[in-house]
Amino acid sequence: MTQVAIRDALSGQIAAGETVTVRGWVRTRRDSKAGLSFVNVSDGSCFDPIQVVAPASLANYEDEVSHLTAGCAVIATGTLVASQGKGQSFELQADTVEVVGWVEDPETYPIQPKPHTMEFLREVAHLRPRTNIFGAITRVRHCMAQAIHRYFHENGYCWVNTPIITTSDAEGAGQMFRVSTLDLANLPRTADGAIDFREDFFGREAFLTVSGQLNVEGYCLALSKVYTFGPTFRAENSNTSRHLAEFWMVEPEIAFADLAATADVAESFLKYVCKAILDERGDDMAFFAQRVDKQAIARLEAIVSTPFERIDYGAAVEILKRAPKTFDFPVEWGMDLQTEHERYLCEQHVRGPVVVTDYPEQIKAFYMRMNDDGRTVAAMDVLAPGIGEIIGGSQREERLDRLDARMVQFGLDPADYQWYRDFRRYGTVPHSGFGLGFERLLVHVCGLTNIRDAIPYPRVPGSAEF
RNA sequence: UCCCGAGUAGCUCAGCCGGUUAGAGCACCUGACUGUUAAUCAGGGGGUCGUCAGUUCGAGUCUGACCUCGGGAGCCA
Repeated sequence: MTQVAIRDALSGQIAAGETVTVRGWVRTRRDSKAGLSFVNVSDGSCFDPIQVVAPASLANYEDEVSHLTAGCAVIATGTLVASQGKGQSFELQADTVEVVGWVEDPETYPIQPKPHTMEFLREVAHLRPRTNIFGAITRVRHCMAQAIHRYFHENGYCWVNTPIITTSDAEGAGQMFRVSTLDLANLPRTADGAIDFREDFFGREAFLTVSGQLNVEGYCLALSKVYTFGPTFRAENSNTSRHLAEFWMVEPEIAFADLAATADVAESFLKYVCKAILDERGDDMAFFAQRVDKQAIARLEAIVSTPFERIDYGAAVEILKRAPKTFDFPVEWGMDLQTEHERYLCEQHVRGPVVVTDYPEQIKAFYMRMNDDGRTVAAMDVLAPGIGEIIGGSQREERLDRLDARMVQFGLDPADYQWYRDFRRYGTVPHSGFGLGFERLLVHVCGLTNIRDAIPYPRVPGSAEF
């Protein structure tokens, strides 16, 4: 008797006739008067459950097997055989079915063998991994994460774990969560009545990170090719289907690389990850294409096979101005591109992925490198059909005087960024990188509509349950 | 945060112009059915109509406030 993953039992890796044990949770049970029950059991190792054929001759058939309902935990041992029925290649002819855990009240068990709305499943986020769709999302999410690490590892990048807690309070990427051990009911005060953060845990104000980029630049300027992949926190009060207060971000940073080189990395990176999902999670993607979004697979294939076009912001504005389409927001040089503009560019004009580069300096962050024209910075966005912006990146300003000027222009005090400025004082080199919202990519890979379904336990304003 | 919309059985929903005992499908329970595929068929149990207040002879239905959820906007990844 061998304990096996259902994935292996169904894939043909195990010879028919072998005696095997599977362990998992009941999805459905169908009884036949022929004297047997069909119990579909899932262990999450693949999309499909295995059909356990339980004969009425089992000792516990009357008392237990015939009362199994969705969610019951079972261990089934028997012979793996080619299925007599349609719908599956192999099935398990059970010799024993041990019930490990019953469902207390089948009628009120939230995960029923029927379609549920995503809204309802969010209310039972601790149980939703037991559904087909969240099993699939979870496996694709894992596949994506592994592919990301593999891509960088194979290309000579070092994974750098930048801090979750930061004391840079003005990275310009949004509102931050405070980290403090002060007694809120009894705050220490300075002479002028302000809160005395010298009494706080770190001896100064501290927050949760909104980006690892500034920190990772230091490692980039020593290890040449690095990336971060970890949780990120934004305290913005945004209540949308595209925002989380806690999400995961991927941020590669490359030394001696200009913007064009980073755009090439972004393209090969996305192609690699999307191809890995197609190769490794065909079962789950087939489900998304069938039940969630018909375009799910075609969209991934398009990213893998279509070369990304590159245009600069100025050209994009000209294209949009001449577009035979009226936009809600009129296009003018100097303004940020709206979602409708981005979608037109990649879906109507290019009809494929496009990298837009060199944006007006006033709409981009302080650390982006000023171009020679003095009015644009070396920034890029990767836009994909049906997805919109999936990557934002830039070449970093490596010249100290220019960087200081940008900080002042953005109302930041260079004195607060001494360690960041050091990178430009000691052996500065051109370098660049980009950021990818992990859940946003996952939403679009799976064809989901709400980012709260792309992370196991979503944290959003007013809600951090489970 | 702003603008819309929605809260009725475990889930998804119907419930007309305010009027008798609030319905359906699925799920669950019982039974039937010779290998089923979200099986099928018959029967059964299951409700503080989001909360609070108000209008009315009478409120699931009308009004107000609040709560929760969803869609859109802003901000962004």
